[in-house]
Amino acid sequence: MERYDPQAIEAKWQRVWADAGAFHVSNEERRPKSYVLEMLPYPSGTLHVGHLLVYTIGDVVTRFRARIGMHVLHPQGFDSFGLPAENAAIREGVHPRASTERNIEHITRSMRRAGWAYDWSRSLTTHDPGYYRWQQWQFLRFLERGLAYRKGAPVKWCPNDQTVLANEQVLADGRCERCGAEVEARLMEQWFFRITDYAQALLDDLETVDWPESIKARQRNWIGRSEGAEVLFRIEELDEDVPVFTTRPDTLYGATFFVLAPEHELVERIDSDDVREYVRRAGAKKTPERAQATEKTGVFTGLHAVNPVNGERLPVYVADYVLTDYGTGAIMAVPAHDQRDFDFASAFELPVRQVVRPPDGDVDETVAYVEHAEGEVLVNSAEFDGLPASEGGRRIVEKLEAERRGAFTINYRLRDWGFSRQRYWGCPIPVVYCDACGIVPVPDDELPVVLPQIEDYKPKGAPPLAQADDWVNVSCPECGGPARRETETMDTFVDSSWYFLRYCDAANETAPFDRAPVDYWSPVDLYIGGVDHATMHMIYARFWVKVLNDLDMLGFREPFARFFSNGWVTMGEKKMSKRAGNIVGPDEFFERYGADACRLNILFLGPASEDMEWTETSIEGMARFVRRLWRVVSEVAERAPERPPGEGPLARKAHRTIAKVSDDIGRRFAFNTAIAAVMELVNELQRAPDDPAARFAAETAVSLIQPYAPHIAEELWSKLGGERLWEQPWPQADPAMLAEDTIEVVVQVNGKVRDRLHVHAEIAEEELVAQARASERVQAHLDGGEPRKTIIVPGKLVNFVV
RNA sequence: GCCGGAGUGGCGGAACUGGCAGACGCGCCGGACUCAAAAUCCGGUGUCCCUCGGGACGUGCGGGUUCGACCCCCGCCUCCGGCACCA
Repeated sequence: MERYDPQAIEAKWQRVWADAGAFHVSNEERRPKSYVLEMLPYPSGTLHVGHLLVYTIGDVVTRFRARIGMHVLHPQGFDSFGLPAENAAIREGVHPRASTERNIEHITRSMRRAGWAYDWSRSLTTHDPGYYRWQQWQFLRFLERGLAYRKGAPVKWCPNDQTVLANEQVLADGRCERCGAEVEARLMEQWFFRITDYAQALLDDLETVDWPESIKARQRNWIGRSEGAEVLFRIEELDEDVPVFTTRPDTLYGATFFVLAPEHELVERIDSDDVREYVRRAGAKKTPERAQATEKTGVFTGLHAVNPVNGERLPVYVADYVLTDYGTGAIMAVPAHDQRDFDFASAFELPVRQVVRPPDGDVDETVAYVEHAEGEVLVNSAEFDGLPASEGGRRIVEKLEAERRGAFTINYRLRDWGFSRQRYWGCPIPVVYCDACGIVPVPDDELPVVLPQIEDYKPKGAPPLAQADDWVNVSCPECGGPARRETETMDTFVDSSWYFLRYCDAANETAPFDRAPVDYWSPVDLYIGGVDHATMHMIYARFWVKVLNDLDMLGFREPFARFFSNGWVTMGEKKMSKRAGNIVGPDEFFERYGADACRLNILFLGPASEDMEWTETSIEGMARFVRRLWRVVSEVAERAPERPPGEGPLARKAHRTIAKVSDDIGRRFAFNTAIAAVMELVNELQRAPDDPAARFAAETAVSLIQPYAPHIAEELWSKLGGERLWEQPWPQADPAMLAEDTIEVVVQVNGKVRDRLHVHAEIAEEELVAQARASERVQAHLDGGEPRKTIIVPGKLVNFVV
């Protein structure tokens, strides 16, 4: 028998597939399609074990779906612009283009080495002008519609990466998603996409996609819808109506003071040294510091706000527990029913008035904070007394609405997407600034605005592109006068918001894509990637598609019909992620064990949606299985004569395995148990090499393992006399062969297993019960008595109740 | 605080729709082959008791429903993750 040589076999079949164009798909066919896509990698280093997981999942599904007759689009590309690639380049002292392109080359080699079935003819890199040209084109369409705009706003600044970040790129602990540095707040003029216009659609359409509940929940959290009312309070001394947002209009009669955020626009009109001093100190505090403050701080302004429901004059404070970027930056404070307001009232000795009481509770005359309770009713609220809180709140807002002092409203936590970056390595924003005309879009026929090659690209706070004088200075497309190009670049999440559309029509030179191929292939039927993009990429891409749909460029509202979120892969102590440096990659494992063993191992470690640890012993165990498969099947190929499989136990096992593996891959995405099922089949084959069904069992095992281990499968398939396994129809289980002719039936007494009977599958119930009762072990537990009741589950068990 | 998810052998995990708990693999123990080792193959491996027939217990904890519960219901505990001075 030939020795199993994974290196030679894998190279051989990769060549065969490439020569045959095995994974190339055309846009012309109109078979039932499937678009299988994994999140594209940042080429900031080499592949790690996490990539091995994501891309192998996609590959197994791709190869499986192709063999059940679907037309499968499975492309791959590189998210090559942006901080990860740029920071890696800076670390190595190489120009980002050079390092990025070198990494792409390396990763591409690794991907081919892994045997992943991609249609490379559709590949793209986001730093290619042929790609970002069309991104600039789309940006201009957004700009025309007012969906891209520039404004001064408080933004998140990463002092280490020297750039603005989107809210989504700031982690819960106030640190930079990329580098972990503590993020600062800055007031800057920036480019934004008006994603908040789509907040409700982004929420509603989550109902239409098949995603894990946890991912949907994260997006709902992030969008943060709350229903309530906006109410106008008049600040007498400034003669201004100030809106506040509240989710508890039922507590309006309980407002005893009023608070402005230190950054509120009216605060600078307050002529008070105390206020100015407080605002200065509050501004110096970092956001997490403000959030974790245990004591409430603030300062009285001397102003008064009039409560529109009862005309009461409430003292106005400035306090930093009120945030400028949520709601309106001003609140009515109801200390009896809001813990934070209560804390502030306690510190400043302000009155507390209960206006809602629990159904069975009293009004607390000692006035303290009152817990929210089910069924509570209004008190101390004039004509609304006695109403249930929810109805009372509604009636109060209706009254305010009639007086034009308030309205029902919905508030979202989601902020507009700040997408400009003060960095070099990104897509240039195609506008110029003209003294006479202001912001002027670059005309479509002058696209792409190519990112110039500059030597000093390191981040320094100001955009590096500003130094490229030749590039920056242009004439205004409108008036011809002197103008300057925009020197900020786009966030890399813009690049990844539409790449999956470009794959459908990757060679298009006259548009981002044509509608027909995009509508044929899309939406993505199965999208695979990590949870870490749940509130960044996955929200932006949904927004982008909705806008393009509104622009009539495509015919669907959601980019990813189904999402599979893969787990984290760790190796030893280290987390395999873009943040961990110097890790051992799959390349080395491919060399030692072959790609097939690696692909099998990563999916056998556990459910692909769960975190897992890659260990040396696990891959060695899998290498053992692969060698055994080779040996057992090779022996069958050499010795076992071709003959009909018959109906013996091995043939039946093979059919059951077909059913199991098809269901595990096709429906359950239970990749680990499908492998276990093939292992069982191989074990049985090994024990019965002379069974008439040996050849059939060997063929079946090879055919079923092909999506996971395509190289050894092709090689063994050809040893068994077949060819082009990747094109062979997926095996079909014969329903008649799924049932055993003799089955094991469990006999229980009072639900406890007392015996097992081997009986013919078609045994009559009476006969089965008789046999069960006759069992000595059962007799012993029946104590000679008659069963009170007998439960029969056909084909499974008999239970006597005594 | 709100939201989402998970708790099963020494380990990773399986049990899909309420019907044999622990598939498959790792590790470990014993054996075969070998001068020896590796590789490979065979057998064993939840815990406790045992007269070796078997018996009792066992899926985070406490209850419940059911002939029967890892699975459904109620109440807890622990862990992981998201959001959060969000009005």
